[in-house]
Amino acid sequence: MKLKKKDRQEKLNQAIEKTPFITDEELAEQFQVSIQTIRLDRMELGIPEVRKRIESVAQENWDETLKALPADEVIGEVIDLELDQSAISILDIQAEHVFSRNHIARGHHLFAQANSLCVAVIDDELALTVNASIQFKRSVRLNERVVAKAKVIHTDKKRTTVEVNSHVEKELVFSGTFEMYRSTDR
Amino acid sequence: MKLKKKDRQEKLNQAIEKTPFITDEELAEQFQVSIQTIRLDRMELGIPEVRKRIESVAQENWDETLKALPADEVIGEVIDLELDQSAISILDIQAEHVFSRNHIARGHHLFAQANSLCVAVIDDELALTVNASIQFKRSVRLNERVVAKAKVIHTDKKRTTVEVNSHVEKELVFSGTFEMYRSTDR
DNA sequence: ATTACTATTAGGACCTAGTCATAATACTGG
DNA sequence: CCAGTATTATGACTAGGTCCTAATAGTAAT
Repeated sequence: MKLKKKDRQEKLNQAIEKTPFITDEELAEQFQVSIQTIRLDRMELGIPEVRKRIESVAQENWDETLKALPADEVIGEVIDLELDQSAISILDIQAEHVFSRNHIARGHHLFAQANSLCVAVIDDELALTVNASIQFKRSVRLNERVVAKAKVIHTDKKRTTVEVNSHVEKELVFSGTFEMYRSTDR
Repeated sequence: MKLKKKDRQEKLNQAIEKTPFITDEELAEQFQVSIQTIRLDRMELGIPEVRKRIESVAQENWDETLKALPADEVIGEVIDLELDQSAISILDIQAEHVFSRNHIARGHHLFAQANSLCVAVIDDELALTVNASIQFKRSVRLNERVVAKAKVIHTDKKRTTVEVNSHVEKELVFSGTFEMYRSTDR
């Protein structure tokens, strides 16, 4: 038996969510109704036409690309930066950062946030990490917001030492000391 | 003076590369030629129409979304694994791993390779990194192949210590000691 | 200047995947 | 059976094209 309107609209929503590239014609075929019915459904559900849908998927990607290209950037979002002194970044833990088994953030993301913040805080074309000593104080879970604070604690001709402490709310979750190499002398 | 055909086509290519969402009409306006000229140019350069361009940007994004999901895996490719003893993985350094300025691999990728190998080598549902002490011995460059070898050096009830040394050819590039926490006792 | 060739522009028919509006038909519950 | 909802049909119009033909403009060589 054919689906009732409500059921069909629900499935329609899911189908488009799963495959935004599908045309009304294909949907009509799939649900065994006329194209016009599909269009009425889309109207009622406020779903735009296939080209608009494709465009927004593309647009998302494009924003990502622009974000990723200066991959020279920091992992997370820098919210404060004083060159050669201190810096703060935030990283929202999302699905791609966690183990699916237990929803705990994978350590290297916290490391990446801290390490890239060290690179950013140094006023130099080329700053590389030489040594690091780090502690994971407690595990970070999905949807938590990690605030990393980097502080330059020592600098000599070629090397800079940076301390990073990352918190979720008031709780320390990660701490590390990074010894960075600078290409140019101070 | 107006651009010659060749110059125009070159600029056209760049413009579309930069903004794939632009229509022929807008391009015609931008280059002060007719729409037909733009279309001839696209034909000659083999550039598809705006909708196709948008679709391929969207398609890329869609593939990426699917790719990002199996994040539970090890960073790099495991080529040898003896549970609770040792493991080896290789990571080919590609464009997305390096700073675009100097083509040197970003530290957190080497860390991620080593750290995830530590997680993999431990025969446990849930292994988390507690502490790590690491050294970047020399910088790794684009297209180099990093071989990471992990070796369990100590185990007690709750903790396992793993040593990782990563080489490019015969040269040590990274080394670290990871203290891992296991959820289940041995 | 005339010819030869390339480059540009114009026009019309057709395409896809729609929107929007109107109207006819089908189904379903009271 | 009738009312109200759901579905389908139809036609006019849109954007952003393709494909083909044809006219016009610009340039370089004889």
